[in-house]
Amino acid sequence: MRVDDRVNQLVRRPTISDVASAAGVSKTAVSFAFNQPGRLAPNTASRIRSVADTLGYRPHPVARMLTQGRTRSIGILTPQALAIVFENPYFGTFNAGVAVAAEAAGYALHFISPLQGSLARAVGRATVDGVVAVGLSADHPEVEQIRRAGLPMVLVDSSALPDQPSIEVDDEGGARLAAEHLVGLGHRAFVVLSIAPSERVSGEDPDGVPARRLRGYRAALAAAGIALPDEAIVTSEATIPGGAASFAEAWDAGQRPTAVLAMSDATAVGAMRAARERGLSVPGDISVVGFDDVDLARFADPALTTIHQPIARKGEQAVRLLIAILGGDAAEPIHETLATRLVARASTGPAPIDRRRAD
Amino acid sequence: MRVDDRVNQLVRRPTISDVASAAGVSKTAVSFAFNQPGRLAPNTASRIRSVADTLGYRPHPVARMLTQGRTRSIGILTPQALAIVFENPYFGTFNAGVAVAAEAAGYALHFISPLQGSLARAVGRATVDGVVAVGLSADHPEVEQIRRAGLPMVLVDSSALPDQPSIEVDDEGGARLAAEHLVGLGHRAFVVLSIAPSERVSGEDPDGVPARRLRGYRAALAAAGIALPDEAIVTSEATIPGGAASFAEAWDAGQRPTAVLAMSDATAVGAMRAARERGLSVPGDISVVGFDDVDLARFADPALTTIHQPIARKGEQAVRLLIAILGGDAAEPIHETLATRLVARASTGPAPIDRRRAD
DNA sequence: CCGGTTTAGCAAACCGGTTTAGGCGACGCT
DNA sequence: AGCGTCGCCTAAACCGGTTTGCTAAACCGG
Repeated sequence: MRVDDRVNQLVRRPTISDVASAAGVSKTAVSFAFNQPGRLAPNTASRIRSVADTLGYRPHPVARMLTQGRTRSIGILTPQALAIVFENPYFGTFNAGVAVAAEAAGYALHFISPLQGSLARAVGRATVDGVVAVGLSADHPEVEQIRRAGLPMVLVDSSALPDQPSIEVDDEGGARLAAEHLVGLGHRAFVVLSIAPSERVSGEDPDGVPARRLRGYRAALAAAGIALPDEAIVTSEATIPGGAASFAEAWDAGQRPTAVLAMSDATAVGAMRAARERGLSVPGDISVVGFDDVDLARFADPALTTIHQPIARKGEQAVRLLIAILGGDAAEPIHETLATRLVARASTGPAPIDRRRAD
Repeated sequence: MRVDDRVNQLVRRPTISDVASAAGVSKTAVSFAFNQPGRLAPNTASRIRSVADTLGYRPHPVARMLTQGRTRSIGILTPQALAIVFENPYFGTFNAGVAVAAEAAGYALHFISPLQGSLARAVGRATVDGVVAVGLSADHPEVEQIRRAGLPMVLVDSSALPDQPSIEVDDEGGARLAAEHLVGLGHRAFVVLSIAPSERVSGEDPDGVPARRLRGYRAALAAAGIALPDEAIVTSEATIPGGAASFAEAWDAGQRPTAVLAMSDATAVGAMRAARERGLSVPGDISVVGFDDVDLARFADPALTTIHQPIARKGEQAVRLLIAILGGDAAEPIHETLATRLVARASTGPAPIDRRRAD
């Protein structure tokens, strides 16, 4: 008997009923003491509080969620494994923006990623009031699942759906700026380093981020009368080694660009490294433009010319929009597109004169 | 009437009772259909399932948590704001390790950080089965709060408590290696760049990570008969600008070290930058050793000699230990200390001969 | 001393599931 | 025919809170 008591005392956390009976009041009174102290006589309230305190009582958050019908936390949904997300500086900055907005509004953060291979299962388990989905293409069935579950969702870096709120960045315009910058420096021979997540097969999503950036490159080049043959487009995952491999592949296949358009800063840095290994100087022989403007771009050597996008602000805005929707504001689906801009640093310069002949 | 119905249909998600009555069975049957289909006749089970499907029914995760008494998610607790955590590459790698172990065990991830300034409140709200606390010193009252709440917890990078499971790294040993490396290269004049989180005042925690590293430095220097005066220890936050400022402070105060012992890679890189700005060459005039071995160290120019610690593995181990505890294994509090090692790269070299005289 | 208004606190319903303890009819066996 | 067993399903209790009436006592003015 006594042993059981002790075990229970150690193992079971006190419930509201325990506090109620210990204080000689009803559960209601205890609840009031915490949530609407005004409805109790002042000394009753404080007595209940002190009893609760000595018992070590904390209202059970799950029970609370159930009755209140909300969790006060929001989910970040990514199709990649979380390990990849956390290691990636781009997501680091994005998540920082998310965190700022969430903390300001008093929401906790919950990460939803494929659980045992199934995003669907993970979504089903998630106790969140709403979701910010990152990098989800329209063909992901989860989008439909979440909508049917009635979970408010804001899409980011995804193929936009007309009736789904989203925060985007002007990828196409940014890409155009990058290409125009190089064209303006006299470059005529290009290689494009495209990116694709390693896990997904459908790199063909016509509305995905890579497709939009490619359209921008193409538009600027076409305007200058420059052709971009298929073999000048090489795809890898968005990492430094990936970029190095892509550049190597193009170069070793005999292509002789004077400029590289990279869809991410990481691939750009990888390309610079591979170029240097082949005895080329950046920007003397080859100019490189990245995309995103993560920290890496500033610290690279030479500092990387790149397209800046407001990564953290994108996260912030997405959360703000989501919270507005949760609050019942924002009746219409809202789409917002943030601007991009060129940041010229040291990795781009004039096209070498007679580069081809000197070869 | 009809309007109300429609509104409900849109707004209210179907509950288990809705499914039950639609399928003409009891709630129990519906529950069984999802959780223990074997207890139902095969065609009953599939009929219920299809009814549930057309209704768009998903078991409510919060209700489930309440009855099952567990959330299947674990919390990462940090005293810093999440924005800082996510931007920091160290945490990025750590979290990646955490994510690997959590995903493997089918646990979701929940981040707990001061909510409206109060870590206590955030902990109270958190629906998690257990917590991995990072960089919490013993004087944080939250440690006690969590223990009283009966929430299993594993401490990481914290001042170890004897009865609390923890995963540590051999900070002192690593620091000793760093100092011995420099001593072995002939250095006799040192500056130590210590680190302290900007928010916390109590940089005095005698068991905190900085204190442990300082002990290691001191031990190695003392063994070589080298004094480390107080003014040779400068503190900043663990960022590149912080390190640059620290080095500048020491140098401009007239100190003329030939070697810098930095407690983080970021401060080390900052110091290298500040040194170069003063016309010093690294490692020609000044050698620099960092700590942690984050990606930055490899990519810095010159590549940074540093103390490697298994950051991601620390996260993985912490989660594994936590999950073992949740599973009822691991009766005794467990402490684990992972090894550190020196990674010699290009930022360290022999002490300059007659450096002082040439000045 | 009475009727009306506060005030303080309670019982019970509810949130949306899971789980225990049976109930009921069909079947097999003797 | 009687009885035990099994297969299939259900009623009701439960998880730990919040919230909605409602009641009984205290208070108040006339």
